[in-house]
Order: sequence, then C-alpha cells, then structure tokens
Amino acid sequence: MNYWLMKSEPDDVSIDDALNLGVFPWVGVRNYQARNFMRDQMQVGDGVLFYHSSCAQPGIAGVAEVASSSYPDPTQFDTDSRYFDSKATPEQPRWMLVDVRALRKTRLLSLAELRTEPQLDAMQLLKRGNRLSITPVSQHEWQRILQMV
DNA sequence: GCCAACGTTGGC
DNA sequence: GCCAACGTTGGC
Repeated sequence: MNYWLMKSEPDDVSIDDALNLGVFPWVGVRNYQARNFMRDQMQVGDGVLFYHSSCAQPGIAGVAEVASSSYPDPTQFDTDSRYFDSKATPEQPRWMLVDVRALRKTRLLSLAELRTEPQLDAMQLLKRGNRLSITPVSQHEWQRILQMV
C-alpha cells in the first residue's frame, strides 16, 4: 500500500468534477517519471491526495484512491486529443495510466499552510522547483495531512 | 504575464 | 554522449 499526490488543473478536472465522475481514467500524463509511478508502483487501493494546480488557489482539495492497475492511456492514439502522441501505437504504447476513484472533498490545504507544518518538510511537493504531477507521499505525511484537513 | 526550474530534443 | 536551445510547469 502506497500513497500519492496527483495534480489536476481544476479547470480541467476539479475535485467536484472527480466526485461526479466517481471512477475515471487519469489521462494526459506525458512525463516519464510520473508515468512510471502509475505503471510500476501504483496498486489498487493506494491512497491519493487530489491536488489543484495551475489555478487561483493551489492546494490539496480532496482524497481519492487508485482504482485499477495500469493500462495504455487511450488519448495518446486519438488524433483529436490534445494528448495525442504520434510516436505511440497500440502495439507499442508509450503512456500508461490508472483509474482513480474520488472519495471525498476536503477543505483546501494551501501550499502556504502545508509549508508551516514541520512534519511535512520532506514532502516532494514542497521541494523547490518541483513540477512533477505525481509524487509519492510517505505514510507519515499522509496521516499528518489527513489530521490537518 | 513573469520567470525559475526542469525535461526534452536534436545537431554535432 | 554532450549540451545549447527550446518547451513546459506552475506559483506568484
């Protein structure tokens, strides 16, 4: 059992959208490190912190869980999709994803608030220059954040 | 819109 | 394999 933080732009999929969808595929990841987390390390039932990024109020906005093992991201084959990848084929897919189940909305934990918590000093999200859209969360960080919300 | 940080691309 | 140029992310 592992824990993760996954960034979503709320203009794209907000926590409210996610709760309406219930289970949905985490499409659009086009970074190898983030892909590898989904492909190699995520397991059904892993905990997910749902993070709002690139928006007016960035922060942790909800809790979700991994709901499937990994499979090819269908948008890589879709010429109409902004996530289309001409170098990917169904025989040799490049991008993998998992399904995610939204569980609940939380109060918004802003970056500023997260940074005030000494027990979260080591969080990858809070490290300088971090841009990765999927980052591992330790069990301790997970528990601390659930206490804070 | 700015810009720091980082990832990717491609010529050599 | 190096590395400059370019593109993207994402907070502010």
